[in-house]
Amino acid sequence: MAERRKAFPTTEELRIWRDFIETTEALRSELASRLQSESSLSPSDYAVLLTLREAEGRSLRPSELAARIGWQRSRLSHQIGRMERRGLVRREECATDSRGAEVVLTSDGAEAFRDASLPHLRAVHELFVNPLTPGQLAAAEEITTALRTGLKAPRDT
Amino acid sequence: MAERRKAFPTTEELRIWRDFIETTEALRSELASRLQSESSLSPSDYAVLLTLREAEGRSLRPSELAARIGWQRSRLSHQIGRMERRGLVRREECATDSRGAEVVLTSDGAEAFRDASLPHLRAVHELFVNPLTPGQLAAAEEITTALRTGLKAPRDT
DNA sequence: CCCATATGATTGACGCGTCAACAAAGGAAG
DNA sequence: CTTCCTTTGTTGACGCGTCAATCATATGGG
Repeated sequence: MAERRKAFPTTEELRIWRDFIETTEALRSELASRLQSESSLSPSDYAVLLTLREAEGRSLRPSELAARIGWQRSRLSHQIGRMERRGLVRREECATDSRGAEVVLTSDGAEAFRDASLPHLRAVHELFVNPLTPGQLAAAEEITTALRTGLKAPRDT
Repeated sequence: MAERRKAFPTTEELRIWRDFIETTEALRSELASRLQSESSLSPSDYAVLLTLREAEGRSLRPSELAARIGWQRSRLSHQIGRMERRGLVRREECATDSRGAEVVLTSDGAEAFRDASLPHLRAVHELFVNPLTPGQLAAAEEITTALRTGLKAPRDT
């Protein structure tokens, strides 16, 4: 007689799930709020600036930028629009492909990133690294891996 | 000589952090997407319906509802507005306090919740409970607790 | 060369969340 | 009763994200 696969969480598992998701959510939100108040950047702004800063010539094609951050092009386009209005970034035409564009980091953008960087790292340390024991940190890594695997498999059952 | 407290994450810790936050984010987003496609409800809709369903008389004052879910009143107000337009919920005047209102679950709302419930639980099981070993699940709970403690303390150091 | 289609990028509509401002009513103190 | 403060709830503006539609340019097949 084959073992029947369980399909639903128990009450206990459900409680753990809710606590887990609410806590990570609160963590994200606290990080975002600190980043915002310390440097007027959103996490999305930060991700874009970070990626551009590490790119050849401090500029990238939108598609490439989106791919590196793991966003859809549409999301990036909106984001760049907002950042351009604030002068963090500039759009230029692409020489080799007339459809294309080039997103360039401005000096204001680079400066904003520099200012945000240390406070941001400090916050990560204070809110994530510090509260966890080394063992818990390692466990967090394992859990991440396991969950990612579960996400990649759009499996039935 | 007192030990100097570390202030910043190492490269390794930073990598774990990024993986962790990205994965939980992807998890949230996948859950939301399934809920949406299976029942046309957002996680926020679901939370409101769930809370109302368990409430005395299937209705609550907005403040109380917001408190139970852990939201700000403003957020709830917007949410209720959208849900009211879709007929999931109804606003009534409050008898005992003329400032106040009462949010009432409609039968459409109750039905939508019933339809969403099982698929949602199945998704939680498939994406969270199933990929983790029992030990990892327990570890997740510990980590949640530790992180929550870190969040509650707006401490220096 | 010409058409079909693929690719790069943007746009608009809409849901979601935060913040700050506000209106309206309750309640306590004089 | 009047004044002041609190509580309840809503609103508007704006950033953020997704989805579907759109447009222009590349590109490969005839």
